This record gives sequence, C-alpha cells and structure tokens, in this order.
Amino acid sequence: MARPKEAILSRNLIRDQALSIIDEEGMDGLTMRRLAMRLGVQAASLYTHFPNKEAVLDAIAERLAKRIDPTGFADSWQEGLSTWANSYYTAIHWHPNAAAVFATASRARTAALTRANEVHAGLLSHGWPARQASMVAAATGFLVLGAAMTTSEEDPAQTSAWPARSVAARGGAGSPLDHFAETLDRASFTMALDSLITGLESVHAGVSGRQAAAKPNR
Amino acid sequence: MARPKEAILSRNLIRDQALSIIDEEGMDGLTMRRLAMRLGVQAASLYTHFPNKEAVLDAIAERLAKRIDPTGFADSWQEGLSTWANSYYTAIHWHPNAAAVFATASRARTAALTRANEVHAGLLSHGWPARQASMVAAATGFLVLGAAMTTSEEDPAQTSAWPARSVAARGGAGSPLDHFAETLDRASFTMALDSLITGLESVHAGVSGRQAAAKPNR
DNA sequence: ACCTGAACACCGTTCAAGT
DNA sequence: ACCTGAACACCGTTCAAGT
Repeated sequence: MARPKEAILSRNLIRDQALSIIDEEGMDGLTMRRLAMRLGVQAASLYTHFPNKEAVLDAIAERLAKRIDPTGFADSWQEGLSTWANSYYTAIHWHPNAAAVFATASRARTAALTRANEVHAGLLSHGWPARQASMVAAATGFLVLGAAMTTSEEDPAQTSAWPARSVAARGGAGSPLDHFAETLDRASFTMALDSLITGLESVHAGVSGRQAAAKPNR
Repeated sequence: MARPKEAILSRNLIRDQALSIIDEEGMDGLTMRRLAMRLGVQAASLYTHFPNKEAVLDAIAERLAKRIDPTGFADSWQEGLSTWANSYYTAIHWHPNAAAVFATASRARTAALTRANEVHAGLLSHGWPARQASMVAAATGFLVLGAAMTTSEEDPAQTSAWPARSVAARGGAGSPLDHFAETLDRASFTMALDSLITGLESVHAGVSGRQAAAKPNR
C-alpha cells in the first residue's frame, strides 16, 4: 500500500500543520521531516504539493494576510489607516513565532501580503498625492512589522501557549492574566499608531491643498 | 604543526569575517564551516572562541549597536529621539542582510542593544513619566526595526554590493545612483519618524502637566 | 590554550520505483 | 498523481587527540 485510494495530503493540510508546529515549537522547530512525520508521511511526499520549504512559508504568510482589513477608508484616511494597521498587527501577533515569516519575505511578496494596493487607493481617495501615499503606507507598515516582530520575542514556553487561548475565552477586553510585557507592547503600538496618524495630519494638510478645490477636504 | 606559535583566530576576527559573509552572501550564507574555511581553519576551531553560532550573531549585533547614539537629549527629547532613531536605523541599514540578526535577538538583548536605558533616562529628563517613556522608546524602536527590516529585502546582488560603497565616496547628500526604492524607503522612514515625533508632542503636552511646576516645560 | 580529524545527529532536496 | 525508500550534499556541535 504505497498510497491509499485518496490523497492523504493537501496543500492546506500541510500549511496548517506547519503553522501549528511554528506556534508550538518556533521557527526552528519547523523542518520538512518533522512536518511530514506529524502528517504520517515521508518528507519526500511533501514535494508533491510544494516545490520547497519556502513555498510552505509563502502559503502561511498568505493565510495570515487574509485577516488584514484594508477596507476602512470610506469615511476618512485616518480610520482606514488605523483599521488596516490594527488588523495587520493582530494578524501577525496572533502567531508570534511566525512573525519572522514576514521578515524573510521578499519585498514584492510583502507588498502583496499587506494589501498595499488597496491601502494606497484608499489614501488617494482622500487627497493624498501618489508619492506621499506610498510613503504613508510604507511608514505604517514599518511600524506594524517592527511592533509585531519585537513582541514576538518572549519566553518561548509562554509564547507557544499563546495562540491556544481562543478569542472567545479571553473576552474582548483582555484578561488580567496577560503579562505586563504584552499589555505594554500593545499600548506602545497603539500610542505609536495614534501619534503617527496625528503627525501625518499635518503632512496631509500641507500636501493636499492643490486638490482641495476639486474634492472638498473633510 | 597543529598550531602556530600564536593563535591565528580571535573573537574579533571571527566576528568581522562572519559579518562580511552576511554582507556578501546573506544570512543563509553564514555557516560555521564556511566561516572557518574563510579563516583558513577547521570548523571545530571556532568553538574555542564562541560557544555556538548564536554567540557569533550576538557579537555582530553588539558591534552594530556601537554606532547607535543615545546622547542627543541635552536640548530636547525630540532631538534626542531623532538622533537615536536615525543612528539606530543607519547602523542596521548599513548591513541590510544583517537586519535579521536583530529580529532574532531576544527581547533582553534587543533592549540592551538599542541603548534603551539611556534613551529612557533622556526622556525622563524632559518630563516624560516613566511608563510613557517606555512606550515612546518602544514605539520608536518598532519603527526603526520595521523600516530597517523592510528595506533590507532588495535584489540580493545589489544588496551585497551596498556596504562596499564607502560613506566618503557617496557624499553626504546621497548620490544619484541610489535606486528609487532606496530613496523611497529613506524618505518613508524620515516621514514616519517626523510624524511620530510630531504626534508625540500632543501626548507629551497632555501627560507632563503635573511636572510642569517642578520643571518648566520648554 | 588552541587547533585538527573524525564522528554524531541532524538538515533540504532529488529520484527511481512502486501503486 | 501520489507516496516511499534511499541517497546526496550539506548543516551545528562534540570530543579525543595532538602541540
């Protein structure tokens, strides 16, 4: 029995198991051999579904990026940017050990993952010139990525247990069990994002003037 | 001749050669065996000077951190923060392939590397409360790290040649040979940092009030 | 103390072979 | 098409042995 009637592997199965390993054992814990063993299969079998290990990481990054929300630009660019950044941060931060996946990602892939195009369009619609819009999106992305990466460096034992706690179990307001570092990180990120947006309002005022006639500013 | 009269290896020699490899071939190019070969030595010899590979990366991070300047807080916290962030960014960005060293670094090590203590003290001296000072330092650090990491993902061939160009050869104003992406990244970082500081001024005004009596604010 | 040579326990990936 | 078993070319690290 070299193979059952139906395929026992699939891209999604492999990708999810790989993410579980990263959550539980960190980035170093993910090897093709262990991934295969967890799936009850030989390492070579994985190469039927993925060309190489990096492609597995690509798939994980793609999945995490699904939670990013670039659609908040209806009312104001401030709200759109805030929604985007927070969803981006949360998406990565939910799997702290996987943050390095984004760090290793190519520039092109990162751009796609962050939904940079939608964000850019959202900024344009509120009077940001094209070049400045790119810079604003990049600047916000820097902040999110740096925050998510720094936060991911905690006690490995704690970190691995982190994703196990479900959203429902924790309650929206955050449980008192969260360590101090976690709340400080979140608070620092929130403060940084709020301050960045406040500061960008000055830039926006100085740069969107020419378009004020065609499209009323606020 | 199992060994010459004097030791041919030293911690500094190993560390510098390791950084050269990272600059030229990227993080994956650094293996203990290749590092040893470049030094004309067997891999096992390296373990006389470093307990393991991670310790070599520690030494590299420590060296890069030497260029970080946390001493600009004499006149204002804005200038101090700006000096710190820019020197921090430049230190990492000069060795783009080594940026991942900081991403992998433990939280404790990162804190030490960024000279967080000096920065924290500088913020305190200008009226920031302790907790807010931590958040400001963390927020700025997020931005620097995210910017440095994102910038590091370029065409590998270009990137490897990058550190070879000396500061003097490029001129202070930046040469026209810099690719567009590079200038956009720098500009985005500068915009982000300026905006962040501008936004933080509002926070500072709202939070340093109680200390205004004891220490005149501006 | 410092370096060598050989080994151990791993890696990612390939490939002929089976179904 | 999908999976196996064995192999190839690597890793980081250890350790007895030499000087």
